[in-house]
Amino acid sequence: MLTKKQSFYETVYKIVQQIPFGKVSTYGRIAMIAGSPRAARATGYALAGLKENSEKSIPWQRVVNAQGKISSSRDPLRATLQRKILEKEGVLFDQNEMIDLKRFGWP
DNA sequence: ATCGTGACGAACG
DNA sequence: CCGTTCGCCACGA
Repeated sequence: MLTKKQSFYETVYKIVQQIPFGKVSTYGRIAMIAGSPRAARATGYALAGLKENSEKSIPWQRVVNAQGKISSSRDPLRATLQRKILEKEGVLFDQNEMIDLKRFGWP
């Protein structure tokens, strides 16, 4: 069948689900895998509307910006939660609240 | 089709 | 080195 071309969002969700435990990825990286290297913003937008129910199936918390830092823009609470979960997964933050992508980055 | 928006990224000064 | 500006793309109205 033809190819029901799934939305860019669906592709993003699929990719995020593939991030293994204890690892993180970046918006730009996901966008590139999704087929649009320049759609980093759109990637973030795709994860912005996730409901708590979806959080259980989509590890949105494992997605950070290219600097290895958390970027939850509108909901600082989300950012705090995100960091907490990542730390629980073994992801280390430096004094600048930054993650070493060389070590925890995926792929 | 056009406009505005947004959990980004890279370039500039 | 730091803060700021511009450009990118996808989506909904």
